[in-house]
This record gives sequence, C-alpha cells and structure tokens, in this order.
Amino acid sequence: MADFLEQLNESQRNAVKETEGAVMVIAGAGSGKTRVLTYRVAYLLTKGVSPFSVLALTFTNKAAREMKDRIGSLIGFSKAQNLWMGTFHSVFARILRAEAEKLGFNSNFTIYDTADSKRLLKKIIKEQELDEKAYHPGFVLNRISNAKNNLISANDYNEDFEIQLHDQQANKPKIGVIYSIYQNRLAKASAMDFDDLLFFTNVLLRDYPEVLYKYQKKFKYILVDEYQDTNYSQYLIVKKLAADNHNLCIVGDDAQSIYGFRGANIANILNFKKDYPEYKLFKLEQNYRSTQLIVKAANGIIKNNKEQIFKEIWTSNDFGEKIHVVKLSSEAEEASMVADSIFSHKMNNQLANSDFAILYRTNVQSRALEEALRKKNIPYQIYGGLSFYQRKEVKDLLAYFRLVINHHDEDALTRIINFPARGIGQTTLNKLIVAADKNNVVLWEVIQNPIGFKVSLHSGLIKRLDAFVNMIKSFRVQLNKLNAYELGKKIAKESGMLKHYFEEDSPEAINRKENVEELINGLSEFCAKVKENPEETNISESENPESLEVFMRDVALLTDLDTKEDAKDTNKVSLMTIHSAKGLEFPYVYLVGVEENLFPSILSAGSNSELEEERRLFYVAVTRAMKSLTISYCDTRFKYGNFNFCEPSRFIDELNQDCIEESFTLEHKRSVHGEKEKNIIAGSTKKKSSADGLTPLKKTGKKPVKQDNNSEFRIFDPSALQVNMVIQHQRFGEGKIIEIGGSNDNAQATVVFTGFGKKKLLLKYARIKIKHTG
DNA sequence: AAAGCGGTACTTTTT
DNA sequence: GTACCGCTTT
Repeated sequence: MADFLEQLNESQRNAVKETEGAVMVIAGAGSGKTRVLTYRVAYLLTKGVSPFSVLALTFTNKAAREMKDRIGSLIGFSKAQNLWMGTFHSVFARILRAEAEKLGFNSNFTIYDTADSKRLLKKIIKEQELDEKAYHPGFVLNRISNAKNNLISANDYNEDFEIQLHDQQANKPKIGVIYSIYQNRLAKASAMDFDDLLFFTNVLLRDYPEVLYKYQKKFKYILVDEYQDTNYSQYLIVKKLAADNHNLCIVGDDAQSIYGFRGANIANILNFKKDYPEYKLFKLEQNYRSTQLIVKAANGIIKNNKEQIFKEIWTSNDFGEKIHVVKLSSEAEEASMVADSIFSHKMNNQLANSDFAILYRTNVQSRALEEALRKKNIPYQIYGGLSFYQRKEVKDLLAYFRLVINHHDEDALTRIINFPARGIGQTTLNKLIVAADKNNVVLWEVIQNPIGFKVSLHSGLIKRLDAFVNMIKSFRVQLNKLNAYELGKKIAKESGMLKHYFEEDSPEAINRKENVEELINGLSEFCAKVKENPEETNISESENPESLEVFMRDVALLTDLDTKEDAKDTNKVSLMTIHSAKGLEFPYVYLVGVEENLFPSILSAGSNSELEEERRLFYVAVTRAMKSLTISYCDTRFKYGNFNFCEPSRFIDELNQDCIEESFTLEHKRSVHGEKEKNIIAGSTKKKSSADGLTPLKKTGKKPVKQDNNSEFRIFDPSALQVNMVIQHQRFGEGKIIEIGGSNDNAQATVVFTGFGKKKLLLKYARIKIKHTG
C-alpha cells in the first residue's frame, strides 16, 4: 500500500481509494481538495495504471502544472509527465489537432482569443452595415459564446423560434446572421475560438463513433477539478468520454461556483447523481486553512443560499480573532487604513508582504489601494487587468508568427500587413478584400497575385505587396530549420517591429519595446525548456520540437497566471479580484468595498440566482483568510467621476454578529488622498491607535453609529460659497472658486485646484472646507 | 501616420 | 474619472 496515503485524513483517504466507478467529492473551502486529486492520481499510478490512460481536467493551466509537479514529487516525474493533465481547452485542442482533418481543419489551426474574436465580429458587423451600437462586438460574442456552450450551432440558432423571438424583441434580430458569417470566416481562416475548442470536440465525439470509442478506451480514469464551474459543453464531453466505464471522479464545491455569468452551470454538480445513480459521495468537511471564527462566519453566509448540497465545514484550528468590520468615509481612507494596518501588522508580528492580500469586487478599486501602498512603500503585485498576451505590441508580433504558420489567418494578416507602416493603406486593403470575396478565395491568395485577381493597383503598391508576401514566405521556409527563438527574433527584426519601437523614446514606446523583448525572451526560455524535457511537448516525428509552430500551439491558451511570478516568491502584497483569488489562501486578508451596489454588484440585483452567486463570491472571499480578516466599507465612493453615498452591504448584516467586531479609524479621519505632501502633513495630525491601527467602536447595538468623520469636510449650501474663495477638497486639495452656477440640486462650483486643474463640483455631493474667503 | 478631440460606456474572467 | 473608439486635423 502506498504509504503516502498516511498523510491524508480519513475522508480524504476514502475518496482517494475509491478508484472505480463514479465518485463525487464535495470539498469545502480549505479542505484539501487539490490534495485529494493529487493523491488520487498518484495512487492510481502506484496501482499500475498507465499515466497515458489518466485524464485530469483542471480550470487553469497553473492548477494543472502545480498538480503535475506534486504528483511528480510523490511518485516520480517521468510518470507524471505522461499524464493527460490540463485545462479542457488545452487537452481538447491537442486532440482536435490530431483529428483536425475529420472536421475540415488543418492541424495547425489558429486559436483566436477573445480579443481576436471581437475584432473579427466588429469587421463583420461593419461589413453588414449594422448599427455598431446595437451590435456591440462584446455583446454579440457573448450571445454566440452562450450558444456554443450550449451546443447550439449557427444553423440551430437561426432556426430556433425562441432564440429568434428573443433577439427580435431585444432589437437585435441579426445576431444569428452574424453568427453564421463569423463561423464561416473562422473556418476560412482555419481558426477556432475558445468555445469552438469545446464545441468541435463535441462534434467530433458525436459524429465519429470510432473516435469516441478510441478515447473512451484510452482514458480509463477521468478526473475533473472545479466541476461546479463547468458549462454544458464541458459536461457533455466528460459524460461521453466516461460513458463506457464510468470511472469518473469529479471534485468541486457548489458553494464556490462563481462563474455562472459566463456559462458555468452549477446544475452539473447538483445533477451528477442523475447521470450516475450508483455514484459514491465523499464530503471533505474539515477545513485546514482558517480559524474557527472564520469557518463559522463562512458557514453562516452560505446558509442564506437556497440551492446547495448540505455540508458542515469545521476546523480544529485555533479559535482566532474576530472579523474586523471597518467603516470609512471614502475609498481613499479605506485604502490608507488597509496600508497602515498591513504596515503595523508587519512591524508588530514580523510578517512578510506575501502574508497579505487585498481583495475587491472590481478591478477599478485597485487604484486607490495602489496609491496608499506606494505611499507607505509596501511592495505589491496586482493580478488581473490587461494581461501580457493582450498588449497590442505582443499581439502584433504574435500575429506575424500566426501568419507565418497559417497564411489563411485573416485576422493576423489584416493586423500586420501595414504594421509597421509599409504603405499598404486601408483603401488598398479594402480593394483586396473585395476581390477575395468576389472570387471566394482567402485574402492571402489575392495578395500573392493581385493582378491575377484584377485588383487595380499602381505599380508601387504591387511591389510593396510583393515584398510583404516574400518576407512572410521567407519566414515560412525557416519554420522547421530555425528554432522558435532564432526565427522569432528574425521576424521581430525584419518585420521592422523592433526598429519601430527603438526609434521612439516615449515611456510608452520603451515599455512596448520591453514587452516585445520579453516575448522574445519567452521564446528562448521555451527552447531551453524543450531541450531539457523533450517528452513534454507532444509533436509528430518530422517536427522540430523547438519550432515556433510548437510554441504557438499553446500560446493562445496562456494567461498572465502562467507567466507572472507568485507574490510569495517575490514577497509582495497581493491585490486581486475575488474571482482571481479562488483557490488561494493568505494569513491576512482585507476585503474592501463591501457596499450595496458594489458587492453585491448593482447588476446582479435583478435576479435571485445572480444574488446567490454574489453571496458565494462573498463566501469565497471570506474563506481565503487563514488567520485574520478585515472587511471594510465606505460612506462615499468616487465612482464615474462623482461622489456616491454608499450603504454597507447586506452581506455584512448577514454575518453572524458573534463573529465580528466593528470599528472605525480615528487616524484616517483626516488623511487626504491624492494630494501634495503638504496637505497630508496638514491633514493627518495625531497618531493614536491600537496595534493594528484600528480603534474599537463603542458597542451601540446592531450597526455602528454614523461616524461624524467629516466634521471638517462637509457639504455646503451653495449660498455660503462665493467666487474667489479658497476651499479644500478631500480629493483634489486646495483650490480657488472661479465660478458658481446652476441652482438647487444642480448647483456647481468651478474650482481651479493646484495640481488637479479646473474641476466642476456638484455642490450637492462635494465635501469641502473653506480655507479663506478670498 | 500620428495626434487631437469629443462622445460614450463602464462587473466578475479563464480558456 | 478614464479608457476607448471613431472621427478630424496636421
């Protein structure tokens, strides 16, 4: 018997040892879910199961990589390497490449990411002369994506009465038409979008019984992580592959389903017993992560949801300290409270920056936090936002690579044919596109031979097109001769991209240049890695394993998570949305902006199921904390350019009152955000507080009393203000009133601030104080 | 081709 | 408040 099983608790071990048949593992937050998956695979391998017949599907590449590493360290890396382990998208992209010709695709098809898809949709919408307001590319892509995730093809979409009625009523009757054209164009470009990877896998398994049979026999054991986040398309793939032997183990937590908005179907986990009536259920209810108080509070939160699988999470950890609930007057004060608290905890308890995380509902909230952290010289790392692979310059260079590999990739072609500028403008391009359409060939055909397709262009243009085609072809020839790094560098140089960014010396251009260089470095790392582990990449024998083509195979499926260093390794405070924090844990967690309309989001107020998803998100946030959790909310928040009054979130009311301790901050009462140094000194005077910078609030019953935090900054009656007065504003600092206009609710003062320039303040909201009357 | 201007829309996000 | 888009100007 494998002795590593001793490292598991009883329910974990039971779940691991039940290797045959359908198994559902419901794993509460922090209960060792990944551990069970890892050990289960390791256990299968020690029992003699071949790694080639184990399929393990994860939610992210990172999760797959980490799991592979851990399995490797348990039972040996050479075995672990041969496991079929990865995200749905990466595993089935691999299978689709192998079976591509059955579906009419080339095995080197391009994978379009969301931005590529939107670009293509936008082009189509324009060509169809549809109103770009009504047919917003993002919206259309959402509709199409939803359809695909429910296995509704373009034809199905156009023939479905209800869908058509829905689109007509939404005043967007042409979505079905766009869907059809979009799908045609993808096929023509030999490209699949993310959803296609799953959709076409379903088509493959549906239309080719021998292929289905082959993979059913191949994958003797299937494991799916984060099952609560799978969509219908993924569910069906798994169901088909497992249909023969039912050796399917799904792991998940219905309480942590937070991706419903993009098609994840919580019903998949709730309905598992219908598909596999003989299934065995294991519940992991012991939490190893958090204190008793946090676990108790989390249990209390999730009880407010109706639809769920019953479980009672418990822990034998310390009782722990109460959850701090802090009220502040603005997001700036909230941010400096967090920064101060982190600072004093670090000092008092000898902690690392990486022991702290700040979580928020939306990415915009990171700004105020960044400023506060920078002011205190606390190193931090933001996760999310624009990822490396989505930067324009990176996408541009990748587009060259794409076009070299797949000449039919029209999105890549139109992206770079005139970047860097080589005198092939929009007019020329339009002529070429029209000719391609007319002759029903791909754009590349026309560009190779414009005269043959009767495109009227003067000789200069013909020459330029010719030069471009020859350049791409010359790269193509070297695809298997040079490695990815050599060819990539050559392309960056000869395309003129490097020169383009070298010539400019604006900070943006320097930054872009660095990103291009980083991508080239990435190619070099890729080559080094392949040299080290030749088996890692799956390639056919004739291929050069270090080729650009192999590199490009997975690149569309990579994200920042895969490249960014762990905050743990760099010792930085982590800032991220709650969504990105799923699966992670931190000793000290700050959850900011817990206000009605922000969390839960105003956009989820409409439906109960969306509200329940927000509540699960709150549950996820709370359960990230190991030792200490601070929840904060503000009185006012600067949103879309004006002050909004905020109410504490209903989720705070829902917290067990025994688990929380409410407080306000004295020292932040007057600290001012975004101002020149002098104002800060003038604004924050005395320093008095408990160790963590928080002062307990007098217990006055349920809610904290409304704190008079703004005795100095307040709302003035417009009649009290005059032109030439010098006022101070919470955010903008000192300024002079140069104009007063509007009446009643619309009364405004135009103020020239030092450092912020001219601003119009809506006096109904603006909290100011009068410095002198001018 | 790049810079400037005015209008607009604005969750969450991995693949 | 600001990023982004499309349009116009230089």
